[in-house]
Amino acid sequence: MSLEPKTNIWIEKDNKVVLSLWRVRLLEAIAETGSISAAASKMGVSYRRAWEKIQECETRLAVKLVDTQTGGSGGGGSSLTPEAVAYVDRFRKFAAGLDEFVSERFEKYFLDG
Amino acid sequence: MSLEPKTNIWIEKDNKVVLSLWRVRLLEAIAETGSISAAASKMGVSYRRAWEKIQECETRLAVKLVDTQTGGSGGGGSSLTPEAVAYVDRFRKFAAGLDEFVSERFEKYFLDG
DNA sequence: TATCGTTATGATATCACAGCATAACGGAAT
DNA sequence: ATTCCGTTATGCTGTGATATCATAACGATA
Repeated sequence: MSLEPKTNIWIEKDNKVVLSLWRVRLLEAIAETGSISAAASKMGVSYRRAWEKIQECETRLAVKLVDTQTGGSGGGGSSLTPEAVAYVDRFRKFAAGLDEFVSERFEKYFLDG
Repeated sequence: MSLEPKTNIWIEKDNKVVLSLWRVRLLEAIAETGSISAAASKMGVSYRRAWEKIQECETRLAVKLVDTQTGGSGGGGSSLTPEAVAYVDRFRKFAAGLDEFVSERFEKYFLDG
């Protein structure tokens, strides 16, 4: 069979996504790699898509999340604003334990009894 | 602000959805109304879409979920198989408490501190 | 001043999905 | 017997979202 439980969690404002697991992972990847470009390839999406999603989050939250710099030695780069770091941190705490919650219940109701 | 937490939960097999909150609600609507057509309009989607989703679930689970009858006094109708009833029941238990879990954590990390 | 990788967008192609249309079915009413 | 009606079942087509491609601007370094 190989059934497996899946779950997702996100936050909306005016019925539009402002933060999600995927978007938070993207922000974390930007923090790690120091560039939107590297973060995008790490996430397996085009730069275009990554950039658009960041714009969406910033517009909808009305908060600047990513500081960007064009040109320079490495061609430029990006980093998270303190506000973004705070959002990522809070979202991670918010989402912590969800997978365990779901897989526990899955075992209980789909594997055992 | 009016930020609000959202969540979803579903079950996959070979990376394809076999059951989800939406699909289970659709099955429940079929059980209540006695027809795919009425269930579809109750769910706010076209009959086409509802029918396709049911086919998907049946194919991927390799289980007949809906007994259908064409023609007759009321034009026909549909009802859930015992297997479908069992799946709906287990999924409901599986998903129970998720909303509370999420909204509780949301309050804790996004509203309070 | 030439180079190079990154940011920032426009333009175009592709694809899942929604909406529309239609055939088959069969109990009930005429 | 025949017409009627609402439902099942499925093909066809338009459309909006998304993915892919292309290109300009930028500026520290060599």
